[in-house]
Amino acid sequence: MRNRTERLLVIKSIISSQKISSQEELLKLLEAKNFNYTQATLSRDLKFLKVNKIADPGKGYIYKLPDLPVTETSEIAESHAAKGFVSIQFSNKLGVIKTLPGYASSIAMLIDSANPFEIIGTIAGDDTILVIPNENITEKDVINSLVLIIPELKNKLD
Amino acid sequence: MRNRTERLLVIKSIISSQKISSQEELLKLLEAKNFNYTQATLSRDLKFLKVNKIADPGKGYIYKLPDLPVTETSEIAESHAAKGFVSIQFSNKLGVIKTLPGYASSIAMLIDSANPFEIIGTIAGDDTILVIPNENITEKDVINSLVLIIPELKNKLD
DNA sequence: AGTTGAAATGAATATTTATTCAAAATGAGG
DNA sequence: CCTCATTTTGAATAAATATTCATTTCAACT
Repeated sequence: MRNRTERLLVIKSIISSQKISSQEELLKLLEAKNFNYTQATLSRDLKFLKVNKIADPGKGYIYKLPDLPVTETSEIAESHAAKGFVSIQFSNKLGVIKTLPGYASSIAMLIDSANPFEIIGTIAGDDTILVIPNENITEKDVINSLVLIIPELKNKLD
Repeated sequence: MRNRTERLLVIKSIISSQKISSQEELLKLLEAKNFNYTQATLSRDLKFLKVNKIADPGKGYIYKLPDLPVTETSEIAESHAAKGFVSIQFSNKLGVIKTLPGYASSIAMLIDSANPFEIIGTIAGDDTILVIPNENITEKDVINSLVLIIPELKNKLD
């Protein structure tokens, strides 16, 4: 029985890594990890995360994380972002991303458009982005979320 | 009371043009257009179309057509496709797209990756794509479907 | 610590959606 | 125009999910 934020993160990770076809099923997996909640709560969590159920050949229906918005998520935008990304540091719960000159606003836009719940918003200058994480979100969570948005960052970040 | 294929097309068009939040609601709209079916059938249709329900600020939940796969749907790929597209003609239920030299296979891949139910598959040469429509799909349906995949085609096609 | 307002949660329930099972409809050969 | 096989459908029901309403938890102030 831990807290909501942690639970949301675990739900995201479970859904992205395996095929889940009902809330009951997910509930049991959460129990296995010592999250004891009810279906009602799970229903609200999935709504919050904008998770959706979709037909799947084989499993009938499975849950799926929301797709990143198509417009700004092209491979081009991503590799542009990956190229311009220099580093990220944290201080006082805030993240500071350094980019190559001129890259900050496009990278920030990419992050904003993905709208991960881990990040409330960003503010970009020319080569610096301030990342404002949600409450109770750790540095690790922020980084995981960024890697989801810009997969190519994986190399630069571990 | 008309046929399944027609019904599927209407469902797609309704869902893409307005916010629907339950099958009952959609059922009524279909009735208004003289499609008299039951919720059971609708449930199967939505599964077939891979339509999914997702949280929506305001309406609670709404139905949503599946997103086009992200990888090949970048603006770049689309405008590349739009640029290379020359024309489409139909003969014996088959569509033949003419493209600029070399464009056929990338355009065909874009269509295949969107996987619209209106089109069973494509075969591409260098500057020609054979488009094999599903049964009972009209030329108009194929074209609508192509425009959904490559919005910029709208100009070239009407 | 005590108070207050907001957020999170569970139990029960309402609502919605999927499936089962039998019946029609459709289509391909004879 | 008859089979026979397949597909589509509806009615009823099962299963899954969302919401209501009351309660608890939590954080921010006294």
